[in-house]
Amino acid sequence: MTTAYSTLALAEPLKRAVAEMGYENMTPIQAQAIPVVLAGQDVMGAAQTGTGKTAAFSLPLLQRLLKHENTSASPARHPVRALVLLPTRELADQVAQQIALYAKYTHLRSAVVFGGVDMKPQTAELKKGVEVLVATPGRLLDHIEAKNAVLGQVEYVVLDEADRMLDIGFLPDLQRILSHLPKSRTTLLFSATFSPEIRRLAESYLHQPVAIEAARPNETAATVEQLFFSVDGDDKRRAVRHILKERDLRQAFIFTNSKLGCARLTRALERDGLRCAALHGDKSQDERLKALEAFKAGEVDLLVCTDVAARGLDIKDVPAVFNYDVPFNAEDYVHRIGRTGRAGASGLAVTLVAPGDARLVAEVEKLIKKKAQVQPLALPGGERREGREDRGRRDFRDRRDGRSAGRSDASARDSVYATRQLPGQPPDPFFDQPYEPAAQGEAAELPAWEKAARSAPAIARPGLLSPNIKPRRQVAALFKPRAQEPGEADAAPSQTPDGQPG
DNA sequence: AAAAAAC
Repeated sequence: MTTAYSTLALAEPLKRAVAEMGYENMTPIQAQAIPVVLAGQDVMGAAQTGTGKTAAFSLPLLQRLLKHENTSASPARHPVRALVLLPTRELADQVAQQIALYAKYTHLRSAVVFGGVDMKPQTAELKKGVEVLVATPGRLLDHIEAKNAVLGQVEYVVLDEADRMLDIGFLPDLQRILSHLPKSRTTLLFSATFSPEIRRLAESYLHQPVAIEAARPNETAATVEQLFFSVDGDDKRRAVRHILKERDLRQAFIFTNSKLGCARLTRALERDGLRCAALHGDKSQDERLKALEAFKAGEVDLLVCTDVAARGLDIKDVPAVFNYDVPFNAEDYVHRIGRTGRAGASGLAVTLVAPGDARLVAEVEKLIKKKAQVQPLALPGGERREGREDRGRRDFRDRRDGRSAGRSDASARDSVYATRQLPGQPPDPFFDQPYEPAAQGEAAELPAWEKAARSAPAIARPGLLSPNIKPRRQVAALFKPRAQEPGEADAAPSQTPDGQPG
């Protein structure tokens, strides 16, 4: 397969823009998708951002817009002919900037609309007329209702991060938008992950799609080292600091499962003296933008964020991603760790597994078809003297838990460390079950996702509608301690935290 | 168990 851009039948202005950006050879997703889109076919593509996905659809799309004049009689001189939809504002901004660069030497206009910012400038852009419109769903609907955007002549729709666009939260908005578009159109759909349900739903929006798999769906990059540490909830922050130091990490994304958790962790890490910024959906758009810019500029080292930042954000050289919380959706694990190890670079993904998280880890394993080696993490300073801040925190916990504050006997924390450091604990039958991956039996001949797609019942939300619960014994077996290595005596495998319920 | 996307 030829992979040089020069072999493509692209118009001169597009070739010029590509050359100017220093691109010579196509990435796998580009080599596969560009000819298909040029031929006007629908596409269902499995790919992450950072693999050149945006160029893979925008270059051929711009080419088609250049070569095939819109012949329908329209009063608008610049009707919207291509619509690109994304699930977050930052992503819309990022993709729009890229498309603007590719279209730089053409007469085609592009614009981006998303919420959280003033509508007026967007309205002005739309009134001038744009051929390519990049948008998030909510704000686009606003513009449709205000008659700022007329979508009756859209020829191409791109659903990027399609798994999210088609999930239960977005689907109604998406359906409303699609109802404003012509039935005959080309639809391109991309995502790094596809559940069988989303896959089926996606196919219902496509006409004889060509499947493009530059990467296996739901697969994590081979260049990302994935580590799982079992850590007590109270130790998570120290664990992050420890790993940052031990691995000499310059920068990292730190994902939390909630906005509140994100805000709190940010403040706590700042108190620890680390430079960080928070990015979550309760921040103003201005703050979100500033957080991202500060991280890109290296003014902060840690971007503490919710899953708003999980998908598609293309930031160069992020050396590590921490899952401070194990994500609720296994798909989000794949997206989150896709922020590191991009474009062939090496990356590190660290997931902190708290006592109650075994089932979530099992879901991740099933999706990525890899076994998580959950290891205990030996934190230094278990016997260190309690500082003033620790004392304050312990007092707080004591009050919260109904103990009288200020007691100075060996705290629950210290006894946890003591438990860890006792070698030769008797084996715990509960934790010593051999682990067997759930999907192993059917993984052999067909790719598991394909098999699952064929056999799964046509139910939108299996988690809600079917019992999807594994025997506790099997899941907990993930915590089987790793074999102790020589010289590791003080990092003995963690057993249950000393009678803590979990 | 939550997040995201419009005011």
